[in-house]
Amino acid sequence: MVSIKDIASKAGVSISTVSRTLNHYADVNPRTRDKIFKIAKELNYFPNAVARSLVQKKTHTIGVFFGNKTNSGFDHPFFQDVISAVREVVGNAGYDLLVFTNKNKERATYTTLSKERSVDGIVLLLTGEGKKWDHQLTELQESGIPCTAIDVPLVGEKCGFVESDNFSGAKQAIEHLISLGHTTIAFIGGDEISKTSFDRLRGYQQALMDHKLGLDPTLVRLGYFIKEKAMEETRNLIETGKQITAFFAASDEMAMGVIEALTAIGLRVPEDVSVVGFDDIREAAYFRPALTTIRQNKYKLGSTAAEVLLKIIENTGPSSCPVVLPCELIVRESTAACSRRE
Amino acid sequence: MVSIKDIASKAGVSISTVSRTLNHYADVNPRTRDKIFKIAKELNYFPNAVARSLVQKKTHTIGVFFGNKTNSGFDHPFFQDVISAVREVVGNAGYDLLVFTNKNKERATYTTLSKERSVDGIVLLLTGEGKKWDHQLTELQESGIPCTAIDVPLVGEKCGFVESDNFSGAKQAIEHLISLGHTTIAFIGGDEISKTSFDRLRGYQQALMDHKLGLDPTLVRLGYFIKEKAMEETRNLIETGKQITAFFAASDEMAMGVIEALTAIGLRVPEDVSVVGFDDIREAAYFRPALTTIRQNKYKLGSTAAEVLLKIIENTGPSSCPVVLPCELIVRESTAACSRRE
DNA sequence: AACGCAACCAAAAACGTTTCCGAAAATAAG
DNA sequence: CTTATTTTCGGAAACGTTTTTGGTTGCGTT
Repeated sequence: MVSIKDIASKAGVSISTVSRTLNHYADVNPRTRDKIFKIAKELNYFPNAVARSLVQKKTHTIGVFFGNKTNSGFDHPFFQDVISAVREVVGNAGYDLLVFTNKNKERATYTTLSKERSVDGIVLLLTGEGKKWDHQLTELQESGIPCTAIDVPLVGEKCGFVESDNFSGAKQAIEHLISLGHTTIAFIGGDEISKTSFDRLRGYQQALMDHKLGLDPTLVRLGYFIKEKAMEETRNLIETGKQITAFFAASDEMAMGVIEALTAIGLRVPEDVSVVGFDDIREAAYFRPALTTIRQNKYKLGSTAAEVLLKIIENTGPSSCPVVLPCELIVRESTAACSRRE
Repeated sequence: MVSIKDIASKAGVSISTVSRTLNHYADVNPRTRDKIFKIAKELNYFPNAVARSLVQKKTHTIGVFFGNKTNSGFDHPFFQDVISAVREVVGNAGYDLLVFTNKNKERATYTTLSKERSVDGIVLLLTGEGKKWDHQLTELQESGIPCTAIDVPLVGEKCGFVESDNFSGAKQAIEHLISLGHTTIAFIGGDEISKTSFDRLRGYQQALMDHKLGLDPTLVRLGYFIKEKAMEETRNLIETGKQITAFFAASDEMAMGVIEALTAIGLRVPEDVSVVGFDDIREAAYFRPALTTIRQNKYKLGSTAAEVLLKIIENTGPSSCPVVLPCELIVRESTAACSRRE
C-alpha cells in the first residue's frame, strides 16, 4: 500500500509537506504542489481513511441500528424506504453508512458500539420490540453521541427524533369511517409502551368523542404490529357478538391480517365490514381489496431524520425537534359505506 | 475517551500488559489480570476499533455497493431481501456492513473506495445499468480485494459470484406456457449486456426449440428492467397484429407493466393473454391478477454470496464458484390455458 | 553457588495520517 | 547592507492500539 511517505521520499520533501499539499493548504509552493500531485497520481495514491480517522477523531460515518429480530431490518416493509432516504442525504453530505449487525456481542449497547467504531452519529430504526430497551436509550441520550430516531422520543442536547402525526392520522382514519356511517369501530393497536401506539389510540378515541360516539374499551385490542396477533384479536372481537362494522388497525400488516381473518370467517370487505390500515406500505396498494390506509411519508421521515442528525453533528442551526410530519388518508377499496341498518 | 494508557497507569503496569490481558494472552499473572479487568470495567473502557484497525489492517467490515441510480439500493424490491441475508450471515461472523454512498466523489471506483476504507471484503449489488462499468469491474478483479457479487460474473482469485439458474428458470416459464397451449409467446427481455438477461433469453429460445416452436425474432423486445419501457414494447408488440397469447417478462416489474398495458388496450389477463414474470418480488403475490412468476431465492442468494465472501476473506475452504441456485415456478393467476382456437 | 528455565512484564516500534511549531529561505522594507 | 516580513517547508508529537523482542524475577536443579 502506497503511503504519504512514499510520495515524500520520491518527491524529496517531508511527509508534512505532502499532507499539507494533498489537503490543499495554502502554504505550499506551486511548483512542489504540482510535483507532489503528479507523483501521487503516478503512484496511484489514495489516503488511508482509518489513519486519518484516528487523528481527526472523525470517521465520516453514520451508524445505523435496526432491531435485531427478523423482519426488522432491511426487509422491514416500512423501513426500507426510510433507510433509503437516510442513505441519500448523508451520502450527499459525504458520509457513508455503517450498519451494525450487533450479533454475538454480549454486553454491547448502542453507545459502546458507537464509541468503539467512532461513528460521527447514529440513527435508530427500531421496531416495536426494540423500543423497550430504555436503559440503553437513556445511556445513549446521556452519551453525547449525536443521534436521531424515527418514532422513538429521544431527548437530549445531541438527540433528535422525527415521527408522523400519529394522532391526527388516526383521527383522520376514524373520521373517514364515521363519514361512511360507521359507528361501531374496533381498534387493533400496537403495543402498550411505544409513543406511536399511544398517539394512534388517542387519535382513535378523540375522533370518537368528537362525534359523540361512546368509547367502548372492549373494542380496543393489542396486535403488537404482528399480523397473526391481529388475526387472533379480530376473531376474538367478532366472537363477542358486537355488531362491529369497521376495523382500524395500527399498521397495514395488521390490517391485512384483519381482512384475512374476516374473510376466513365469511365476512366480506368492504361490503360487510370496512377496514383501514396505517403506514401505506408498498403491498397495501396491491393487496386485495386494496387497502384504505393512512400514509406516512416514509422518505421524508428518513430524510429529515438524516438532516436533523447532520445539523447536530455539524453544529449548524437549531435542531427544532421533534419534527412531526403530516399523514395522508389514502382511500382505496377496503372501506365502504356502512351497510348495517340502524 | 478512556484508553489503554489510563488503565495501565492506574494499574501500575505497562500498556503492553494491558493489551495482552484484554486480548486474553496466556502470559499474564492471574492477579494482575484480574486487577486490569476490574479497572477496565470501572473506567468503562472499550477498545478503539479505529486504532486497532490501523495496526491490524483489518476492519471487520464488509463494504456494500449499490448502483447509484434511484430505486437501486435499499428500496429495490429485489435487493432488500438479499441485503438482509448478507447482513445476517456477516453479522454472525462478526462483521459489520459499510454501505458506500459514493456520492460527490469524482474519480472514485469500487477499488479505491474499498482501499481507502480498508474494508475486508465487498459485495456488489448492481442493477442492470450498473453492470456496464466493466473497467471498474476489471480493476476490482485485479485488485486482490475479496469480493462477491450477485448476478455479475466476477472472476479472479479473490472473487466469487452467485446467481440464479436463469436459463432453466426461463425455460420453466416457457414450458409452463406451452403446457397451457400457448404457441406464440413474446419475450420482454432485460438489456443487451448482462449475463442475466442473456441467460433468460437463451432459456426462452431453448424451450421453444425443444418443443419445435419456431423462433420469431420480432417477438423478443428489450425492456431494460423498466416498467414503462415494458409497457411501450407490449403496445408495439400488439400493434404488429400477431396473435400473441402469452408474454414472458424478464422481471416482475416489467410483467406488471405488460399487464397494465394489456389491460389498457382492453385485453384481459389471463383470459385473453397469459403473462409470467421473473423474480417473485413481494408485490407479485398481491398484484392483481397475482403474478405467475419464476421465484429466485433471494435470501439464499444473499446468504451464499456472504458465505462465499467470508470463505475468501478467511481463506477457509475452496470457493467453488460460481454458485448457481435453482429457480422455482410459482403458478398464480396471470396464466391460464390458451383460449385461441387454432 | 551456578545454571537453566519458566513465567511475567516493559520498552519500543509500527500502522498512516494530521497538525502545531519553529526554522530556513526568499523577498521586501529601511 | 541590514532588518523585517513573508513564504515555504521540515521536525516531531500525537491518535490508540498491537506485537515483537528482550529483560527481570523467581524457582527448581545440579
